Amino acid sequence: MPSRKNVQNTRMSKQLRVLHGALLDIAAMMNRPQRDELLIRAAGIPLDRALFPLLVLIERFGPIGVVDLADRVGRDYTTVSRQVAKLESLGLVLRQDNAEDRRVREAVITAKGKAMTELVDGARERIARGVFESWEPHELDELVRLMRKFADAVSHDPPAD
Amino acid sequence: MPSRKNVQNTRMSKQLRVLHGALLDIAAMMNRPQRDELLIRAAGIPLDRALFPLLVLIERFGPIGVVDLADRVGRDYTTVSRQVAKLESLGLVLRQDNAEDRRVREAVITAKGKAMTELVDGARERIARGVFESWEPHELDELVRLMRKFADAVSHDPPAD
DNA sequence: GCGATTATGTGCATAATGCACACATATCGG
DNA sequence: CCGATATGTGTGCATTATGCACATAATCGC
Repeated sequence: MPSRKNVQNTRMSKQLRVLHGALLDIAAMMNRPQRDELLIRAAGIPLDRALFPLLVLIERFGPIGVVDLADRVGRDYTTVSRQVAKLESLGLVLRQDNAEDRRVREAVITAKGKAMTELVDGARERIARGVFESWEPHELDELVRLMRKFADAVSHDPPAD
Repeated sequence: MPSRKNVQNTRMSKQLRVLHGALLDIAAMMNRPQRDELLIRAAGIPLDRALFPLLVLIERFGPIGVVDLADRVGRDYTTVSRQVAKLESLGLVLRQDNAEDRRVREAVITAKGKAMTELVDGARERIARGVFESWEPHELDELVRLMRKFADAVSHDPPAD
């Protein structure tokens, strides 16, 4: 007779695997070039590769320093520093000093950069609306609440191992 | 007096933005090299860059062809074809023909490859457990259900524009 | 105050990438 | 059935992205 705790662990393992699969599916949706992103590319602005995800993050979380950005994308910070410099040269972000730590060079989105992220945000929002408009309103409320709760928890973990 | 529909649209826009932020935070957690992934790297197997995310996807969704994989990671399929060839040369995946379509070369994980993904799966599971063990059980049930529902919906969309 | 740590940036060699092209197979439509 | 078209995979090539080694400056903690 398996102990109660083992049964619960097995059940949670299954749930985590399902959740992981869902996260991968949603990530795939976000990795696909949206139609408007294709327009950006066709306009000759080389943002499709490493630069665009950074621009999205700067819009969402800026002003943000190089090390924080690098941590988010899982890249070496020197790489990210170079990419932010490129974004600046394209006029899509500005870099400013941080008042509290004179070493930090924070990236903040420009109006031009935001116009770009809004193209893709708009496309993604249309997809999401198409999904959620057929949901019960409390279902979306609950998904948003629980996802924010999960994200808050994993964003503040210092693994104490 | 704003129409009822506009109010609802504004409310959903806010919710989608919160959900997007949560997804980005969770993606950041998944992008961070986990300790066990660091061990893999230290073992001299060059999997940290483009190869490891592919290995994870092959374990989860394999057998899977090059075009499907490329679609998921948002990369050119020729790039992914080369990377899968590398994973095969490392003994982490096998490539096999597809019975239904003789053009397709499906990648499937090997025991060696799976041992690697399990290192990182284990580390991520520990993080997730640390979060969810303090949640009410029905909250995790609901999160898993709603995320799977969302992922199912976005995975089957043909944008009919 | 001072050594250790942290944030950013540069040089360099290597790895990843997408485009052009090719071949083989599958599908479509007359 | 068969030619035209579409799709899946792979190779060559030039360009771009990347991490490591190293450097400078700022901050932290004893």
